[in-house]
Amino acid sequence: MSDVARAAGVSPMTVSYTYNQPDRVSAESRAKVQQAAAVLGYAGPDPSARSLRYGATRTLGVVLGEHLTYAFDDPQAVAFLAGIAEVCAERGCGLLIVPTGTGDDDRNRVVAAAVDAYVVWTTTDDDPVLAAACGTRRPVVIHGGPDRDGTTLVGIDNRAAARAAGAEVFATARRPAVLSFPIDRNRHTFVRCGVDPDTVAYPVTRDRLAGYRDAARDLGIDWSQVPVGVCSTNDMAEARTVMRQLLASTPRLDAVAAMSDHLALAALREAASPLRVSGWDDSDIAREHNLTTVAQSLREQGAACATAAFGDPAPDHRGAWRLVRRASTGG
Amino acid sequence: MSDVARAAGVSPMTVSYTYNQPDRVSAESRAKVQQAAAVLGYAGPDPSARSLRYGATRTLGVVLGEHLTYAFDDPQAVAFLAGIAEVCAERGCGLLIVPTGTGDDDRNRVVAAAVDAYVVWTTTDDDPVLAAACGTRRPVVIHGGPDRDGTTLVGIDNRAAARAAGAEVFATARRPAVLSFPIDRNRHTFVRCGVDPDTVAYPVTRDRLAGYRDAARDLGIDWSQVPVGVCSTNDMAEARTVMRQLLASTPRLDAVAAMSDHLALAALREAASPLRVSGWDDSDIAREHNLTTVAQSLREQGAACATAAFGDPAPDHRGAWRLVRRASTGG
DNA sequence: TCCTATCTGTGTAGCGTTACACAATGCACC
DNA sequence: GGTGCATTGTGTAACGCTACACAGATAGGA
Repeated sequence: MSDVARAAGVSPMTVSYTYNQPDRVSAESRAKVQQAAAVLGYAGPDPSARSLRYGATRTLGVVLGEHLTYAFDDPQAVAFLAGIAEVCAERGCGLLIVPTGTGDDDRNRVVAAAVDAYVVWTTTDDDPVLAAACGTRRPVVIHGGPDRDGTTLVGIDNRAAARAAGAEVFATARRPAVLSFPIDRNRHTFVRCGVDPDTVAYPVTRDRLAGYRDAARDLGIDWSQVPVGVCSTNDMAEARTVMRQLLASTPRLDAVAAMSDHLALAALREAASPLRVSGWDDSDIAREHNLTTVAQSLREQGAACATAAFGDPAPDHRGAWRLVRRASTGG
Repeated sequence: MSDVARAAGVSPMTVSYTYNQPDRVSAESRAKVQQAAAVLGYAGPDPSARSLRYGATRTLGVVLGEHLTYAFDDPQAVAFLAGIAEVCAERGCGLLIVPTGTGDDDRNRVVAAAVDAYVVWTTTDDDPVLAAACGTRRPVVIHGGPDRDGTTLVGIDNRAAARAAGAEVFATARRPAVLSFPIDRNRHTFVRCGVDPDTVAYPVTRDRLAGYRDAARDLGIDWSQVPVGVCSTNDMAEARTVMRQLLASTPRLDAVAAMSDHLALAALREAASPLRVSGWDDSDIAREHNLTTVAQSLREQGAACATAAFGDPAPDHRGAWRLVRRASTGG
């Protein structure tokens, strides 16, 4: 910058003002500075220096969970990210995706990223990355929990929504089952009866499972007899395998509460006999295949997270879900 | 940091070394520093200051085109982004999405973003954002062109691929048509015959259109009689509308070369009589509906772009496509 | 005993920028 | 001609960090 100032025959401050408060300098000086900058190939103030001086980076950090791969393969995570991106675009702020899931370095990366605040996508209570984000003394907004001091929570009331969906799908069922997202950080795939929600590491999954259990109990169904098929990702191919295991262990399965529309469709496709099915998210898939589902907008929730991270009041999304009844639960 | 140094009774340099080269300081000093940092709530070196000093940000910038919304709604753009993210994760670098599409400010944002290099997602030749990115003197890698001095290109040979797809889908056709992505920056939706590829602003779309024209000519079809339906986004709902317009203007339409599987499926759904259809990308949709399609991996291309942006040699993707023949073209 | 090598801690200087206070100028007004 | 005000340019100081060169201490070898 000082080179430009010298070449233009003005002081560095004049150059700085030329870029930041053009009205502060005369048209003459401005022209001189612009010409000198063009000649020297100076593209404008250095971003790092500027944010050092300014004390803020005008950038929002996003942590997408243990493995970036899972996040980008999950349309819901993408929708969430889109919502964040929208808010960032409105405000002219950058959106920095912090790469995690590659090892012990994750924490350092979270600490060393040049961001003003963090939005954390659904993760486990004990995720070290989460601890690192909170430890940086930057504002942290967590989607779907867990609850921590100094962080803001955004998300729907998954337990209530799951209870409503469960009531619908289990209503006439004699052999109900659940198709679930992972319950531990290793993303084990398995089928087991009566999984205790309290042992689930992911808050969102925990709440949904608790909600399904509530619904089962409301209907007098013995939860300890309800098989839960756990999938490692929100992926149809794997879900069908898990569904086959469910069918093998529970021959006359007649209802499946699934934690996503993808999983629900996988269940339908594997089912031989008629099956009541509910999904989650009200995606295109649900509409196309007439799935009963819990409608929510991850995009709006992403936007709310971003807004909250910027320190502005965000709408409360706890009640922002709706049970959409369709043919997959009889109507 | 100097506060921590004072509290720990050491020099600032010792604190710095504690974080950056822990082996450089004695275990004793390290412990003192860590304790002082914990007490004072110091989370580690400030990222902005560090990158100012270091001269690099260890962050890759991504420009996704005019409107972020379009990008996140397009699964192919998301796959591309996922590929970039993967490479960033491997290298421990951040991935900064620069928000554009909000007005004149776009250029400033691109210039003012704290990144070491840029990857630009398919855009028009004359996109001012592209010019801004190139003007920052940072390495720029462009997906799908256009060609500019000092930038690297990554992408398949769209023209050759379109020619192959066109040869397949137009083979027995008497009334062929094309379903295209936008051809101008305003993303106008319309139907017109014999669109001249040279007038198309998006290089990828231009090449594909030219390839379809090549194929038509090879088969002795008069290009000026071939209607092209232009959709503003990669969205099925709108594509069906455009397809209806095509059918209205060309009653006995019997072949559609579409620039994506979504568009191809939209064409199939609207068609009353048998229709030869080809798509693009070999997505789940194509597999499910047995669509002939041009297979390519946007994810790999994203990874290649990121690798190239970091200054490393990236594989040549020009030939990384394959025509997948399925039932939608009779075989 | 002296010389060298290793280990650990410290000071300096500068990365590129901008907030702030101040100086110089011109102009209008009484 | 002096006063007040707006306009425009400049210097200083700091934002927080680390590469580098150096200093003191300790140990080992000749």
